[in-house]
Amino acid sequence: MDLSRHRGVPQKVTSLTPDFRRQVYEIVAQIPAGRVSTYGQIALWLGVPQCARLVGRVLRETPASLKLPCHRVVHASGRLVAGWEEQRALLRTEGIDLKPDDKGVDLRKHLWRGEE
DNA sequence: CAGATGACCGCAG
DNA sequence: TCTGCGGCCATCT
Repeated sequence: MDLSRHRGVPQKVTSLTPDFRRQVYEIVAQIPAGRVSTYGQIALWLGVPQCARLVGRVLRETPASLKLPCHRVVHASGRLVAGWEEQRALLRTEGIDLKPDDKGVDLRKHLWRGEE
């Protein structure tokens, strides 16, 4: 039984409104070079922990013209996004040491925790 | 309206 | 450590 949905809270947690996108952009824009964040972490900061997938969608559809460091967002495991070749190169130029093979970054070392 | 999809996540095995 | 599976939720077919 999942009681969490029976609490008067709205079932629709969020939607891809321009406002929601802006909030995602704001957070991503704050990630300092040399550090990374995760999709789930961003969803958490927005108050919608279950919507990590939506954060991923927003970032994927982000116009390049905004010049956001969306490559600094990785999976909760620290691994990079499968199929996104650019990400590896970009992170490397920012001084982030990537583990061998397809391993990602060391989150204990590079995860951005909010303060610069 | 039912099923599939996705730049995800956490937990077994 | 790695894989698979189920859960998640807004959109798309």
